[in-house]
Amino acid sequence: MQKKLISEWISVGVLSERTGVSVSALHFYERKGLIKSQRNTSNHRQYPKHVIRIVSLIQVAQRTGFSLEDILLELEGLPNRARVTLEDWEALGLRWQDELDKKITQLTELKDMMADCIGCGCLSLEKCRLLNPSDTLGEKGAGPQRMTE
Amino acid sequence: MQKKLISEWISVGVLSERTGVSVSALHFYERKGLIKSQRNTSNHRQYPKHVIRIVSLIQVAQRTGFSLEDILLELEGLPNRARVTLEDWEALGLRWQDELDKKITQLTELKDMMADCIGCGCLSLEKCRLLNPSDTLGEKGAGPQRMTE
DNA sequence: CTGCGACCTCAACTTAAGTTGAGGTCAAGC
DNA sequence: GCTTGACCTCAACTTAAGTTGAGGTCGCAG
Repeated sequence: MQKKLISEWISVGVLSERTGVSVSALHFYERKGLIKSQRNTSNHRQYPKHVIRIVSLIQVAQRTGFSLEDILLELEGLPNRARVTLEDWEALGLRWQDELDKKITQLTELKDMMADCIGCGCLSLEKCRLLNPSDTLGEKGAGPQRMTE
Repeated sequence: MQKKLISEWISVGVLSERTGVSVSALHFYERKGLIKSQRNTSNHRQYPKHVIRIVSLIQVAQRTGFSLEDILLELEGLPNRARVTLEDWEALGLRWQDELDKKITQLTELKDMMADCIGCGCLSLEKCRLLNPSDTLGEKGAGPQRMTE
């Protein structure tokens, strides 16, 4: 293995500048295990340049709605995190597109339901689909279940 | 404790049961000013029945992505919160549909960008649309932005 | 030598939307 | 008269994704 040249490494300030992510957030990502660094003799973090791409992946994933925890799992699934290949990127992209599709579908359904409901005042009725989303929308917590008035 | 005389009023437990919202959340909503109650002689909360509808409105609004703060503003805008009319409901519904439309558009754009990017590996490039969403997507604060030193 | 700027650590704070728990009251049922 | 269940208050805790601030180190320029 060839030893990497100095120019392969960048400081946290440069990483921040290149990615648009604040230094404190980068520290935070590192604490969470999303990125890794080495230290130089002054105890300053040194990142291999490919970390720019990882941070960029994180940004995109966050925008599609993934939590950092999700993203960590994705990253851990990469065969070689040091070299994110075109295939890796494609696979992630497709997974994320799926996720986006789901979200879009959910919102569209919600909107359609709202259209059904507008004007009928059914908000007060037991059978309103908006108020009894049961299986169509798997929103996390305790949704309304019953509406008798 | 519940007198027939005032069948218009319901306890917090009943409100919770009817809406599927936990008692603690209902207390919370009340602290936030989203709903209001009277107290009986035992200092128990009593809600007029129409509060069921308000709580339902809150649920739907939350599912379309509004924060409680937003919702409070909407509710304060109602001419008479004690009687949410068909017109009120229509107006809210249309506003919420707009909001949903915006969200759907944003997600769709993001997905299209991702389609453009998949396979080109441009994630590593400075000019990638995904990484520089600037004006196309107005995500709240999380997107990459230039931090000029 | 002094100052500056980039970096370091660690702890505490932030926001949203609640939840959890301790300790207390009240009315009803047995 | 005691227990039970529904309710009360208030404070502290939770999660996510960081931010902010205090206090400290390092190395280079003047």
